[in-house]
Amino acid sequence: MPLTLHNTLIKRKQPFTPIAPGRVTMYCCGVTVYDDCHLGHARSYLGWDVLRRYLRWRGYGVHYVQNFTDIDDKILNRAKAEGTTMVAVSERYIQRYFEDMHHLNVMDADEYPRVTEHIGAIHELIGQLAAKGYAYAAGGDVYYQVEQFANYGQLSGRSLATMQAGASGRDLAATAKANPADFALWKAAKPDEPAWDSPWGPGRPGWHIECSAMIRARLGATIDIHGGGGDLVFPHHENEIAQSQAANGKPLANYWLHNGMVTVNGEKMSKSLGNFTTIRDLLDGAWVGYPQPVDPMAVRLFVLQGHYRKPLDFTQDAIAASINSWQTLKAGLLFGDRHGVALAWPAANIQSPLQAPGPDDPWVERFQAAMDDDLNTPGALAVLFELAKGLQREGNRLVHEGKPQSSPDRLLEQWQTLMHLAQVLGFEVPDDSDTDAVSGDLDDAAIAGLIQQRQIARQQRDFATADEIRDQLAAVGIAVVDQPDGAVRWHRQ
RNA sequence: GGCGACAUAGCCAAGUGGUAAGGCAGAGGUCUGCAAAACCUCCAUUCGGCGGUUCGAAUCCGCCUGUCGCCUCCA
Repeated sequence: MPLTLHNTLIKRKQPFTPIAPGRVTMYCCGVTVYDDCHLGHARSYLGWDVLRRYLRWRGYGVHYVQNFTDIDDKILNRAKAEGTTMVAVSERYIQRYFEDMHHLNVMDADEYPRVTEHIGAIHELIGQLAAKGYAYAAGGDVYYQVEQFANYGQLSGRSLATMQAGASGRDLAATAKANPADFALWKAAKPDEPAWDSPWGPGRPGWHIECSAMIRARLGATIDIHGGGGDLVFPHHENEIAQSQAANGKPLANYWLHNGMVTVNGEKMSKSLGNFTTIRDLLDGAWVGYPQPVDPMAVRLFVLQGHYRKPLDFTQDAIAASINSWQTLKAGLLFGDRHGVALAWPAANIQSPLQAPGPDDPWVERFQAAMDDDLNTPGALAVLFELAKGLQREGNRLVHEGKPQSSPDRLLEQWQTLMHLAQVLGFEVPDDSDTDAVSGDLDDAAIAGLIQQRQIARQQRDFATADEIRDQLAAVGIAVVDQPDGAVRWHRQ
């Protein structure tokens, strides 16, 4: 069964076939770096991260490019407000973007082109558009003439006629545009703002031209996949298509993918509505809805438990549920580290679990069927949870009863499968997360001594003393398990 | 107003013609001196509403209701 992806261009799912067999070129619109990323950004980049990981797992070589928009009114405003420079602001938020994404285990793109590095490519593109009659200069600005582009509106499913009918509220007189739907390719310089020389006078690029120029410069005229938030379909992606296809005479992208919005109380999370929660606030415990640090993997789970094209409502309950769910998945992922030795697994398997299961493994088949269907991560996660739950249960049996039900070999197989598939979705447990036990100064002998004392107390029916010892052990992270046959087991929590 | 999505249990969520995955939460039970932990079991005769097609529909068609997104910066 082939991988199918929903293509906004045709508004339905379509089998994925790259231009060059085995290789995928992919571009996703990055952030404008004037502030910290919020959950809406996290959702988008987590989604593209999974797409990319999945393509790689499916055997494709993926070349992934994601831009930084480092010149923009908002960056300039921020710089002005802080009394600093545009470069200082954009550099800061680029750094913070990486910090946030690394916490969420989003893989780095292969390239991160910036607008300010592509002014020459932008000039070249605008020049070509002007030469072909798609662009005109007016008062130091250069505009794209949408009427010249026959397919304008194809991606977003709208026509110029209906757009003009709807654009009644705006002040059209104040612009030099020939048609209200025309958009700026180049904006004339304003006083005190960074500007670059150009054949049309000093100024800076318009909003959409950057992506067209950078895609062509880094990936070529036509790419396989172009991704972005659903709110970018119009006008941003529509305009990218108009620019690139007019200049190159070739399709810009064969597959257009768009993720759904993150909502808060049913409303889109956005800067302008002020209802956003930044990634770092959530991770740092600074979100009022859940005033404790949230494990980044729980955030990843929160995002991937919903399908990428549907709206994702951000609520306290949903985050809390994801935090709990992550505990289950985590227990499954840690199974080998916790119990591999007790099960006498070969040390090499415990240390390098990522050996690929066979393609006919039923777990893998189910996982792949879900993911092949337009990246159905909720369906794929069901497979991971069944594996994780089973392992968690067997781990508990081992701790509480001394042995599991399944054979060590079978458990090893399941653990390897879980580790393998989890990594395709980007779920990982940091190495040090299971070693922070707080068992204080007590060594095993001391613990055994205390448990012996408690047993004596219990036999004498001195339950006050027995409970006191149990509490004492619990305080340093030792759980005592009384067993039906009278024996006592203990373990570090 | 135009264009486009979505509506499944307390919450999140899959399922696109064959009789409701998975997770969280919850309930009961076993065990125990009591706990805790663990284990076992249960938890949508029903998929926003009303019609239609079909042997059969959450799944297809029509209408209605509700919610959201885009049309302005936006992941």
